Amino acid sequence: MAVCAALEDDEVGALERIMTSRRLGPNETLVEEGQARTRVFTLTAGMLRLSVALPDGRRQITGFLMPGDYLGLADDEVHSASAEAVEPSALCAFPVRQMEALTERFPKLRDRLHHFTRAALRQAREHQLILGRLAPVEKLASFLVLLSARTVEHRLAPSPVRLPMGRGDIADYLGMTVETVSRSFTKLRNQNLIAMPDPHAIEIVDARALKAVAGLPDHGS
Amino acid sequence: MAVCAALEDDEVGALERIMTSRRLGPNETLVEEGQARTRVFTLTAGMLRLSVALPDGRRQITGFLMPGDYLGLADDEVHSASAEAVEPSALCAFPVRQMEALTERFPKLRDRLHHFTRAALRQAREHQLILGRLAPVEKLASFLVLLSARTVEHRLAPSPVRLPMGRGDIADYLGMTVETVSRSFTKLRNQNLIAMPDPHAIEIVDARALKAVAGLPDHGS
DNA sequence: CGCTATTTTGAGCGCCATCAATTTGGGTGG
DNA sequence: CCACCCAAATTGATGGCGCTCAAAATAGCG
Repeated sequence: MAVCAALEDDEVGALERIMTSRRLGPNETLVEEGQARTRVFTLTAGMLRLSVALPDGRRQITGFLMPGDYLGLADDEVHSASAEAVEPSALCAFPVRQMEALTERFPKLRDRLHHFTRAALRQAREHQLILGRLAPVEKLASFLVLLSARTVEHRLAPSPVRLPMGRGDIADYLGMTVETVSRSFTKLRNQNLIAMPDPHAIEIVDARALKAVAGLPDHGS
Repeated sequence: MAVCAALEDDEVGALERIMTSRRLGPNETLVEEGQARTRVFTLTAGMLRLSVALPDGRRQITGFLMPGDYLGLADDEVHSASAEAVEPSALCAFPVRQMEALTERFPKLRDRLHHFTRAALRQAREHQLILGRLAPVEKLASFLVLLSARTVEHRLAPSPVRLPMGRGDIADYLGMTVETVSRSFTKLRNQNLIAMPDPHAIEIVDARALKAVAGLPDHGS
């Protein structure tokens, strides 16, 4: 039972029965903003980006999903964000109808969903702080610190931190331009806070100093 | 039963029994970031601001609460944001312990809470877009449009839109400075999109044009 | 009616977005 | 395996916009 993570005890069987799996290639779209929400998903491998867009094409990435994360926590009838694969990904799909039925039978399942929704809301609020009040280098430092923290939470190889997403994605996540993202990377590297074997791998050289630059209050540990 | 809004049918009685009420003066603090979460609240009158702060004093306001809104949707054990009164306010308080007990007995109550949490998450994501990708005038226009929409949702007098919060609060909500907020107000006024009888009352003169400036995709109506 | 806090307006500068060029990397076919 | 090609990332130069500092005007309040 490694294929679909984040499930537990008795409801596993019931879930397995209604579950289908899905694979996505790089940059493939899973759901589009505004589409009817017919299924919910759990990511089992890879990484997704959630984004909302303006009519003129500007885009804000609201979050990245890592294995074990749920998709569609925020939504009722329609998807409020688009979801695309950053890299080759795999996920489990559950029809919302049947999911709701299971949710009735297994209160624990519902509790867990609610719990994840609250966690997502807290994460979104922290992101608001980053977007609204941090300077570019601070934003990037926060991003690396938080991503690194999530990497260990998800029991993935901690160092170097993998950055599957491109600079454009990071820019749209942090509310800046690609050029500024790149320049901020260079600054952190020149201060020897990080090392960059290649653009998609970051070694955190001085974690304490990086957190200091990030300026975020550390939530635990 | 007008004192505590947003409640329904059979659980009203049970809720009333565990409920206590509380009043706040302007700028009075209700909960502080990091405090243990012992009670949940519903706002019945006035307005609250939710905020998170950086060690160096910078502040991001994550949202404003209007009558009928819940406080503490995002939190488990501790409050992840501070809550202060913008203007004189009144609210109902429920001990979390007893609230959880009621939540067991009345699934509908739990559903409604979960529903509000999802709505808050969607709102936070829209706020992320505003913070990350809009220019100052666009931010302010969005703010006015959304506030106006919420004012009618909450069945309050629609025009002029009341702005109980000061310019500093708006700045910390939109991720800009007081000066830029003020200049943006002036720009909107000079283009005759709004009128400002006084700093805390805005008349939307040209709603369509204001929405165009806001640049947000309209979610319905 | 005078005081203080808030808001608005003003001047100047620094930083980030923009535009542009260069370098690097990844992927494909020879 | 290497050469080539295109996309992605970095670096460079410039200008505009929003932040900072400062002053004036307005509002709110006793």
